[in-house]
Parts: sequence; C-alpha cells; structure tokens
Amino acid sequence: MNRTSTLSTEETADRLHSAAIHLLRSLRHEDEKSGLSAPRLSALSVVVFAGPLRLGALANAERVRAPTMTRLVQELEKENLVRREPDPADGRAFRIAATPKGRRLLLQGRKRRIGALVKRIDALSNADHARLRNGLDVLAQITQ
Amino acid sequence: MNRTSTLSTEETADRLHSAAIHLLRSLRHEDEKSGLSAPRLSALSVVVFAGPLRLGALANAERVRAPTMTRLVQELEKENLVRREPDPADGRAFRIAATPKGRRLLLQGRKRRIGALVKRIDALSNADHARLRNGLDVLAQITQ
DNA sequence: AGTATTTACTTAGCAGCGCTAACTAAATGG
DNA sequence: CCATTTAGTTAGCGCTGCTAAGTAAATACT
Repeated sequence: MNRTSTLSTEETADRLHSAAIHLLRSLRHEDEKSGLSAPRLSALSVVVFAGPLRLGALANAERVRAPTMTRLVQELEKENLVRREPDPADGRAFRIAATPKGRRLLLQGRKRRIGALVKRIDALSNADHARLRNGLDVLAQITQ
Repeated sequence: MNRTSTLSTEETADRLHSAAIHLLRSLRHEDEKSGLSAPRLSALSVVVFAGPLRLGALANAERVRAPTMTRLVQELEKENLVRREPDPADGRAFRIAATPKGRRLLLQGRKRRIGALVKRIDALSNADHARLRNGLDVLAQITQ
C-alpha cells in the first residue's frame, strides 16, 4: 500500500466520475431533438430492443414502479410509438410492442446521439482510439 | 487485421455511452445516503467549490433557469446548508455561500461516492488500472 | 435631473416523473 | 369454491423543470 497508488486510485475515480457526467450532459442535448423526454426515450428503447414485453418487465428494466410505467406507456401509445397486444397466456397482462413509427424514431435518435460521439472519436488518432477502447474494456468490468 | 481495428467507431461510441449511463446510475445510489436530492446536492457542490456566488451565476453553472435556482437555494437555506450575504456591489443581488454544515455534508457525500468507485478500481490489476487511466486521458479530450 | 430600459431575483402556475396507497380483475391454490 | 396472489390502473402527493409576469435596483439617455 504505497502512497502513490492510493492517490492515483482516488484521482482515477474522480476523473472517471467527472468524465461520465460531462459526457452524458453533452449527449442529452442530442436527445432533445427527438421530441421525447429521457424516460420515454429510454422506455421506448427497451421496447424496441427487448422485443414485445409486459408492463411489469418493462418497469423492472427501467427501475421504475408499475404506475410510473403505466403512464409512460400511455403517453407513448398516444403518440403511436408503442402498441399493446393481449397476452395470450395471461388475461390480466398484455405485451407492449413498438410500432414502425416508434422503431423509426428511436433508431434515428440513437443515430444522432451515437453520431455525435462518433464524430468526436473519429477525430482521434488510431493510437488514442485504441487507448480509449482498452479503457472501455476495463470500465465495463467495474460498472458490471 | 488485428482485433481492435475491426471494432467500428460506432461500437466504441455505443459502449462508451452505455458505460457512462451504468456508472452514474450505480453511483446515484450513494448520493441518496446524503438525504439530499441530486439537484440540491449538485447546486451545493458548486457553492462549496466555486465559492460564494450570485444566484444567477449558480443557475448558469447548473444549466437551470433562475426561478428553479431560487427554489433550490430556498430549500438549502431552510436546512441551513447555505446562507445569503448581501452583494456589496449590487443591491438587487446577493452572494450564496456554504455554511460549515453544508460544506461538511457535501464533503462526506463526495467521499462516499468517490469511495465506492475507489473500492472497485482497487480491485483491478495494475495493468487494468493503467489501461483505465490511459482511456480516461483520451476521454477527457473528447468530453472537453 | 428625470424618465426609460435593463438586470437580478421572486412569485405564480403549469407539466413531467417519481413515489405509495388503494382499487379492479384475472390467476392460482388449498 | 373461496382465499390469496399477481398484473395493472387510478388517485394523489412531492420534487424539478419551465415560462410569464411582477418588484426593485442599476444603468442609460436625453
């Protein structure tokens, strides 16, 4: 436990925290162009990528309680981005599926958001790009 | 073609985005222990580290409109975490300063949050720690 | 100097997102 | 067959954001 490595760890943690905050803050700007709020966009994303799923499962995936998800789904439905199908296996439940319009909107938004990042990453040298990817491999471990 | 060069820029961007989201989500958990909401904690942080400053400057720093900051400050004042001093240079304005209690609470929270990260980073091998830090150097560039 | 404009902040009121508590209706199980 | 559990909804609350409109002090313009 030498002094240098302790200081480094804290500094690494601090820089990581700060970088994550600034990164997401700058990307949020792109999301506003979709016309959907962050929670709606995020819920729609799960519906698009995790296929038709029940409201409870969706609430769970979004770490939100069922009543909150009820409302989010109602609003996405009103905009025709999502639709409900009866669940053949359970009369109380239904499956929430993305409409073509919902899928289109989400993919466009994702493209915009990732596109903003891609532009910045493409400006890096190959060596820096490689360093970034190496760091991401480690980052994935500590965020699980 | 080595492995890294077959990874697209899009994939890097996507992984970076996802890692940032998951990292911050897991750290938010630590912040709840402070008893303050995220916006209040964040505003308090600016007051503590950017010294006494005017409400408008604080609103600006937090990317929030003045009325929103008025309310946040009122609530922090009520809990005696922050205090207002008249601005000697301008009778309409005042300077917002952290109280000792506010400073203490913030530093404890920061310690907790960074501490949670430190614990995870310390579990890494030296090699992985180095890779992470290398990645952060690059990340700092692209988040500006 | 005296009025007009701008600036700093507050108040009022609205919408979105999170929650819990309490409800309905369907499924399950003794 | 009735009791319990499970899936989702409704009602209602608190917090955070906003805009619009107000007050009061500073500044600018004759």
